[in-house]
Amino acid sequence: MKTLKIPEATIIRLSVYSRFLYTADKRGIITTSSGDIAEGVGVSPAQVRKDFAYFGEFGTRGVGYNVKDLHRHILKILGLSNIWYVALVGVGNLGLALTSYKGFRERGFHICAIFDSDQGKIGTKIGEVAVQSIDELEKGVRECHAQIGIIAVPAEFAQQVADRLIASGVKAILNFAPVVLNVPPEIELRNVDLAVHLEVLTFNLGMQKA
Amino acid sequence: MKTLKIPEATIIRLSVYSRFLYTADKRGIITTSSGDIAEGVGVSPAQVRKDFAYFGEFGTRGVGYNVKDLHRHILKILGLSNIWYVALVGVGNLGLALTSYKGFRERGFHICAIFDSDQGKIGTKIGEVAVQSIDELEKGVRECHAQIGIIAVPAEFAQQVADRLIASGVKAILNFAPVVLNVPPEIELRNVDLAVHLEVLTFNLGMQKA
DNA sequence: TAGATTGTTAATCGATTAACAATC
DNA sequence: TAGATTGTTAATCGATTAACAATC
Repeated sequence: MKTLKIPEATIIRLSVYSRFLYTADKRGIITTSSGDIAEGVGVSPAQVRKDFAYFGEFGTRGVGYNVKDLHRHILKILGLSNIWYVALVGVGNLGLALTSYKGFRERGFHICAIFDSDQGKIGTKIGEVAVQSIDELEKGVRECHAQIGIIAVPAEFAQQVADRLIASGVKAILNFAPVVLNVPPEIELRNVDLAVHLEVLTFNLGMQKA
Repeated sequence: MKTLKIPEATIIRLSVYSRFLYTADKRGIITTSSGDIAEGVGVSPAQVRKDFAYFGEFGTRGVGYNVKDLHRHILKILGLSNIWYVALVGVGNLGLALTSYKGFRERGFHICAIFDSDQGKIGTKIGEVAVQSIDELEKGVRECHAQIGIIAVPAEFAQQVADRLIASGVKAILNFAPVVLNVPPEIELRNVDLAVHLEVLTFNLGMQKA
């Protein structure tokens, strides 16, 4: 089986290209080139072509790429031509922010279950989804067939929430708690730590002075 | 001038190590090793030592590292021994989530000015800081000497907010809007796109099946 | 001293860039 | 045909890993 490994950096850039193409398409642009895309997103044209080359040939030599076609191809590659069901655990400010984040719905991510431990929140509706007790996590996740779990609870509860999500059939986890989670290798895990980004900024600011 | 370039991956890992050390210190652990740290955060011991080596010698051969000392060194490297003043623009759910994010305050990030365009929000207090009209952005940013700006406004306003932050003296920007911002090269810019993370997950889930 | 663990060098691995033949 | 731009190969660059001498 031919499975040449794709750099994660390539996947992240594909995601960025897809937003560029979405915008270009909305503006009525029919054809684009690796040069256009490169300029629009701040990478080199060679990089753009190389990234596409991992997945096939989407352009026409001498002409460029059809915006709509290329966009469709990339969405397919990223798995965004399916609907993905997502379970959200934790309805603090961050959890709330995620429920109202338009980018998710637009790209086929459907939050189908929401859990919290706060009695005051249980039963309230967020959008169309009622907040369930965290005691019902397993049941709720199974009922809506969530493949993805988002952890937005305090650090000290994150590991047990992860364990329970996995036990309930979730295959991928997006973790916002600042802890290193232990998950089986077949589970996809990504960590988002908001403070890390600020720290990279301050490191670089420090460098400038030096 | 000896300025060997530090990989950004190294900075991100330093940030992760620092949290490990913070926890170890709170637990009363005095001494640690590259092996301990590596296990705790999921990298190789060689990687840990290499990362430190960019900045100096912090350990004792045959013994390991003093937890408190090492932690202090890393905070210093990351620029976290200063207080950083931060201006937040946009008080939607995400902006709110950021104001209440404990990790920021703990690590020396002090949100000193908050702006929004919604009349209903202007004047209300979030924590100790009153929301100001976005019309007063320049004045407000200057008054509190914010070095860092956080953009949490809709994509279509992000560029102009960036321009105004920079004009007001901000040196670094953390951008949550899903657009490519144009900023002068001396301005530090990091983009956080929440949807990208989910897309990397779904790409990898797709790969598993294939 | 013997055991442990650092700091550092060299080897490996992987990703980016440059160049160009293919071709519309 | 001449000009443009892709897809791909080879060269470069950079980051990670492995190995080991230094040394507590």
